[in-house]
This record gives sequence, C-alpha cells and structure tokens, in this order.
Amino acid sequence: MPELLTIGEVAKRSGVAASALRFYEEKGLISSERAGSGRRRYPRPVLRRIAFVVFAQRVGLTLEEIGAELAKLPPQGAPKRRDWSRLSAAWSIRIDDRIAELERLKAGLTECIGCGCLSLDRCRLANPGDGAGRAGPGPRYWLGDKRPAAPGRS
Amino acid sequence: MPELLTIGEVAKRSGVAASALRFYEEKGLISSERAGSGRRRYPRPVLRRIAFVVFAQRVGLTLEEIGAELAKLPPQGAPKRRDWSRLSAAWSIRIDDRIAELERLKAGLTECIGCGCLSLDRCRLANPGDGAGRAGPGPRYWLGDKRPAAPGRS
DNA sequence: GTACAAGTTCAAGTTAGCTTGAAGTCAAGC
DNA sequence: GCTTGACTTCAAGCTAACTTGAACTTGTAC
Repeated sequence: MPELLTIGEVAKRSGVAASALRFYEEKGLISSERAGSGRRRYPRPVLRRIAFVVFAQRVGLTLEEIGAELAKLPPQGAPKRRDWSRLSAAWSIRIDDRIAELERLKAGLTECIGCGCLSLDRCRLANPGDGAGRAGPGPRYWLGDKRPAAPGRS
Repeated sequence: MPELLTIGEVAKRSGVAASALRFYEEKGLISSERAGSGRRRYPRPVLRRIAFVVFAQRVGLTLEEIGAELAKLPPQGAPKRRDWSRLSAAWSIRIDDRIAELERLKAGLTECIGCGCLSLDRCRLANPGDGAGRAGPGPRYWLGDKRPAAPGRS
C-alpha cells in the first residue's frame, strides 16, 4: 500500500517549502505521480531523496551535482541501503577536502595573518600549489578549488 | 614613501579582478585615494585587506560580514599585527563550527544514510537540536545554522 | 451551493557577488 | 597630433536556488 503524500505533507515532513519541491522536480531531482486532478502525489521514498538533497547541499554540492548523483540511483522503486551507500562515497572525499581546506585556512589565520606574511605574493600558505594566474573570473589566489557558485554556503 | 598602486597592479598582485575591486570599494571593504585624473591609487596595505577578504570568503563569511569585521580595524594607516589577530579570533570559532558540521554530515553519511534511518522524522543525527519548524524559507531540518546565502560555497 | 484551503502553471522577482558593455577620459609612445 | 591601453562611471546582465504573485482549478466542510 504505497500511501501517497500531497505536496503539503511532504513540505511539512521534510521542512522543504512546496515551491522548492516543485523546483526540485523541475530540475529532475525528485518526481511525483499525479492524481486525476493534476495534483502531485508523492510516494514515501521521496522523503529520503529530499533528505539526500538537503544533506548534499550542506556538504556543498550544487543541485546540478546532486542531480547527477541521484541519477545513479535505480529509477524504479525505493533505493536500497547499498544504493545510498554507493552515492555517499563521493561525498566523503569532498567533505574531507573541505575540512582540510578549513584546517588550512585556520592555520593561515594564526600563522599567516598573525605572522604578517599575508602579503599576497609571498605566503606559501596563501598560495597553495601556485594556483595563481589561472583563467576565469573571481579571485585566483588562495582558492584551491573551483567554487560552485552558490549555496553550499560556508 | 607610500608607493601607490593602480587598480591594474592591485588586480594583478591580488588575483582579484579590477571589477571586483571596484565592487569591494563600493561595498566599503577597501578604499582608495584618487589621482588628479580621477583614477584610483591604492596604498600597499590594501593588499592585505584584500587578502583578508578572500580568506574570509573561503571560510564562508559574506561580504557584509567581512565588511563588519574590517570596520573594526583602525581606519588610519596600516593595521598592526595584533589588529589582524583580533579579527581572526571570530573566524576560528566559525571554522570550528563548520568543521564540526561537516564531521557530523560525514557521520550522517555512514550512520544515517547507511543504516537506513535517514527518514526525515526519525533520525537523531539528521535533526540536531530539534531545529525543525522554524520560520523562513529554505529547508528547515538538518540545518544547524543559518545560511548566509552565497559564496562561502561548499 | 458556497466558501475556503490547498493545489496548479507560468512569469517575474530576489540576493549575493560579481562581470560585461557602453560611452567617455587620460597619459604615454611614436 | 594621434593611437592605444588603462582607466572612469553607470546600467544592465549573469547564476544559483528559490520565492512570490497572478490567475485559475479542486477537494472538503458546512
């Protein structure tokens, strides 16, 4: 008995606004069946998909990246435990990278700014891997990785 | 001899685009003197300010927050080492918080998604401090902190 | 049968952090 | 004196991730 949920119920249970759910659907992150009236009906497993989306956003993935990850799930039925596990492997690396960067920045706080070497061309810490001079917009020094551009905020 | 730099020189040395520098100036993050011709001339200490801005962005502060921090610096002359040190104290906490969140998310990956409890209403890890039900836009569960909205990405 | 909440689509608006383009100025080199 | 490149301002555009509003339909309650 697949007990279907309305968009309002899903919004309430997930804490994600209905407008955002429609937006996610438009982006292909989630999907819904339709009642005869044209209204969305969500099978319960959508809640876990949404959970994944929110988690992944916090980790710093863009919706596009998240969509790519979710696309790897079996399209039919509720994904199994190991399906989710497979997805999460990629994150782990990403999280570790980000943590490493934050540690580095923290070190930069005390070592670099503290010691006075935070002058853009001399600091080893501020210039990891000599990344300067790359093409494209945005600050090019200190930025070890490309910046997805949105809300994996801090 | 305060050796003044043009905007092009500053852009080159900092890796920050000239357009971004003007933008930062408009936002009050940096300032410039003007040559008789109306062109910007930057005293060297601006480079350190810019460095601070870029670092802070990576940490996840918004430009507005960064501006607030920078406003605490003595307006006149080059800030001293201890001026910078004072500023950095606040970051440390922020960085630690963010690292803690990432660790938590990482744990959620294996424990939560792995074990199958990532169902939005049951997971202890996914619902820290019972933050759900708050007002405002955006996903309300799992999000331990408010999201500045922009590019402290990942 | 009538009100009201909840749902629908589509277009446009919002915020952050910039970039791009247009139109004009200025300084240096030839 | 003329071109070139670096600079100026100002307005508009861009992307991500949504939200908001308008106009309309449906389902439920009384």
